[in-house]
Amino acid sequence: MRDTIASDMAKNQYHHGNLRQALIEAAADQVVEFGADRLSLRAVARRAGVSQAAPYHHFKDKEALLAEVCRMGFEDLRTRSEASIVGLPDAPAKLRALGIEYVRFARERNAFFRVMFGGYIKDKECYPELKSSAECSFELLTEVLMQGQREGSLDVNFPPKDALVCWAAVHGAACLIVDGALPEDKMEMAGIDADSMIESVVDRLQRGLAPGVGVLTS
Amino acid sequence: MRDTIASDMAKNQYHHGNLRQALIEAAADQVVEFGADRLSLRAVARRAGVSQAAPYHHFKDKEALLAEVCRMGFEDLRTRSEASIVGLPDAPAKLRALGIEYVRFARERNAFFRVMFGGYIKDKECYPELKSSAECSFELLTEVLMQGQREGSLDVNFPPKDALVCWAAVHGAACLIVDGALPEDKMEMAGIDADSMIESVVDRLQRGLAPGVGVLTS
DNA sequence: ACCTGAACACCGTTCAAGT
DNA sequence: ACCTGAACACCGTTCAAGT
Repeated sequence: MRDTIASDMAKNQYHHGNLRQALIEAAADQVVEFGADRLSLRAVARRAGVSQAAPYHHFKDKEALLAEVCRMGFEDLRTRSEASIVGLPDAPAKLRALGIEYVRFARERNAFFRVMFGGYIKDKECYPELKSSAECSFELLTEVLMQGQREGSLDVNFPPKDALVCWAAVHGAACLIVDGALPEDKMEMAGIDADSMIESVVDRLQRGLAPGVGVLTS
Repeated sequence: MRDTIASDMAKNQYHHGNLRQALIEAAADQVVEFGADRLSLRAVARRAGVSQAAPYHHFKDKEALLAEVCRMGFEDLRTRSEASIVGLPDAPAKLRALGIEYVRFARERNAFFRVMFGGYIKDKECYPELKSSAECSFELLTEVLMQGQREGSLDVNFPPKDALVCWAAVHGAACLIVDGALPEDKMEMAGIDADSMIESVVDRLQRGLAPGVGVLTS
């Protein structure tokens, strides 16, 4: 009951109570539409129907607002990651699914991915909620590796370290694809597209983590 | 002789002949000092001792100037990459050296690495010289994989595709490290630092590319 | 050919003043 | 407590005008 009343109030008055959330959503819209590099706090305020100074009553500065958009991205990634592995039989299958899903996320939610990893947040320590959101996906990956260790389906020495290796491989593929850093003309000539690239990355990663191979000492 | 005269002229008159190069160097200094995200074209012009409008006689816009800084970075990367593999005996050793050097470059020349891969250049097709500089390092990597294929020291199916896999793994590690995306507190607890991380990435990569393992079909 | 000064349309951020 | 208007110190870019 009181929730309903509060909601009704919120609907009618942007300027009382829910402006903080309205600003975050306006910023997210702006980021999707124009990119984080063109995000303007004044434009966000305009979109929310308040003065240019209003956001400063809810966020320390532009970066603090962007940190919230960033957090939305990490929560979306965690949700997608969890959904991608339900029902899969073993750790190698889950590892593959997480890798494919990570790149899919980067490509589909391009703008968010850039906010999350584009260096817009200088010191994540300043935003504890962001930090814990960001760590969820990494913990999920670590758990999958631990499962592989138990099952004997993956050669895992030290789960946190091997999780970093997996993350790096897949993150690199995602970055190169979304930044347009790949030599597209050559790839086209060679018959390689982004999908076949990420398949190869995941294949090699599984191979590098497959049990039953001696340690190399090159 | 005429070269000497031209050089002397250039030294005495910023505003005739070499302003273009002076602006590129001023921009590079600015990027190293404050970061590409804070680069201001007006500040670059001030540093070069010319008016705010002067750069527009040499560069279409801010992005075109940044593209030249970017190119400097790719050329430095190529030089370092080539130097890192001279005298090494086989392809696996070269692959390792290239990987370690890539991350070293990203960390030492942090500011340049960000310009190169931070999405500052929207369409690299607009800057052909940049594009060919950027492809040199990738071609070097492809050649190493071809050598491994000939030697039988690496299991390479298709060099361009496997080169993308290697690049992705190492690039991901570099990005995560320089963006400060790693959960540093947890890493410290687990006794993992950036150096041991990149070692693991390269080890797993070599393992994924080692000959004599059956194909997984998970 | 190359450079400047002034102008336009923006920014992020602060702060006294309002309700 | 929350918001505003005005101000400050910046931007990128354009363009007529100068040499």
